[in-house]
Amino acid sequence: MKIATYNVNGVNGRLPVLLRWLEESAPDIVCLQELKAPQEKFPEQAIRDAGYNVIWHGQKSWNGVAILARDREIKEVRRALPGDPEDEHSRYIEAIVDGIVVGCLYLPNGNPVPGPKLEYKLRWFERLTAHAAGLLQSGLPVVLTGDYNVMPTELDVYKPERWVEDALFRPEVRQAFKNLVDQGWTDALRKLYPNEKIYTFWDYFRNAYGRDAGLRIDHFLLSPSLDSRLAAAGVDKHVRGWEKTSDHAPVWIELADTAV
DNA sequence: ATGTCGTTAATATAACGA
Repeated sequence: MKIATYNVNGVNGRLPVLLRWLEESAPDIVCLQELKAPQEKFPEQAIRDAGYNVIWHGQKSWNGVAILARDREIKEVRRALPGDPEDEHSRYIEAIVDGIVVGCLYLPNGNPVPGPKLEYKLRWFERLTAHAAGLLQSGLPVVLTGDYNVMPTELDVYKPERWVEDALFRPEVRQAFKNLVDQGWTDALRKLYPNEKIYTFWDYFRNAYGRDAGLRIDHFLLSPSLDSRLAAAGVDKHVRGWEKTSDHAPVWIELADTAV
């Protein structure tokens, strides 16, 4: 089974690119982030016509997350992280698909720093970490995937020294990611490629893609039972080179039916 | 500091967030 995550940066403006990629890569389950569309403006029919069931949590202008599944039922579990009823951002949606708990997340960016946006990011991280602990304790197979807006290590940044003060790479943010992973999650891409330069995002500025000035900020965290089924993983980097493309590339994993 | 997008206010550009 192939599971993918893709920050589309505007689901309606990106629809031709999204449909082209869905047809080309044919993932079974897809997590989308940055829909940038209100609930009623999500292109549901186009997604269904492409062969996918879908649930989504929209928001006008910003954020927004969705889970797609081909030939599989999507049983929604929740559409927000617990822990802050005041939080109006559409950044998390969770469902059970094929017996797997799929958490689709769009972690706050946190810039500029210092300031309230970094504080919100760190609070959101704490809520995610608390929720993730419960998911691990459930013993169910769980994948937590999406745009984490964190480069976990220097290997994940084209020029680390330039990013030390940025909210995507500040020490406390990297530590928050490490605290989460250290609960017992597997960073799927890094497990299969421990020493490779892997990027999932290239800024629109300064020909970043052409220079391969990228960042690895979209991640797959796997619970132990899924870790044992991890067969392959990758980034559909070429999609970042298409016309009218997102600043992120799709990332995917392949799970075997049983432990590998 | 700069650069470029998508979105939304409004119907032309400029803001905001990333």
